[in-house]
Amino acid sequence: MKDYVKIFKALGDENRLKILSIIGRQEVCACKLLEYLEIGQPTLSHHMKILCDSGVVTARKDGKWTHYKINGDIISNISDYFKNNVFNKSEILGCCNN
Amino acid sequence: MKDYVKIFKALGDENRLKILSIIGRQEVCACKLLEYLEIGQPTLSHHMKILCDSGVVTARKDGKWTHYKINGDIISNISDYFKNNVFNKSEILGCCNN
DNA sequence: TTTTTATATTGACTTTTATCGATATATTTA
DNA sequence: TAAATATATCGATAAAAGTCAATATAAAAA
Repeated sequence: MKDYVKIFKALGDENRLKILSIIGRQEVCACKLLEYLEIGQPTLSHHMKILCDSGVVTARKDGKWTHYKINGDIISNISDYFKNNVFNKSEILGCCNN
Repeated sequence: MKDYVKIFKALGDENRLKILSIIGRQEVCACKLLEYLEIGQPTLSHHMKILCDSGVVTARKDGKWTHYKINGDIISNISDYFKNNVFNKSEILGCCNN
């Protein structure tokens, strides 16, 4: 579960959702992302670290550049998490007043 | 997009994911949730507010009780968000070194 | 080899968030 | 009506997270 806390935390930030929408299906380097965002370079680096550490994004170093792309399985992983850990129970808890 | 920042923030907390896994497909009151969690009553109330405000959970008052249930559309909403705002672009950004 | 470029790290600061004790509100029970 | 119960709100505190300027690292270009 803690992996998913990490994933949702990574997704729960306006700049990081913006970053994902810029990357889309492509592989994009940090300097390109910087052009589209209104944050400084260290801040972007910080956000990319969080996205990578959570597994939402993967990084590939190429010379002095780092290229990022979105983990394509992320949505189905989230969907599976809910299927397996939230919506899988048949247990009845009983009501409060009994 | 800000709605989804809110949703992901709401999901990005260990206690709140625990709450969702307790609720599952049922409708559960706060006092029942309290039995399964190691947090105080005001803290639970705070978490339920965040889950409700984000739309992840809905509340129904019934006398002195409040019953909560999970918004069943939440996963497909997230999935749609990614389809429409992340993976929908055909634009090519060009590489950094050009 | 010096300079430039791309990215990462550090340290400081500020804002946000999680938590709790105390208290308020509202409903039910005695 | 008084006491008990369920939940919400308030105020304080501590921890976490976002941001930036300065600096470090490492690769490419001059």
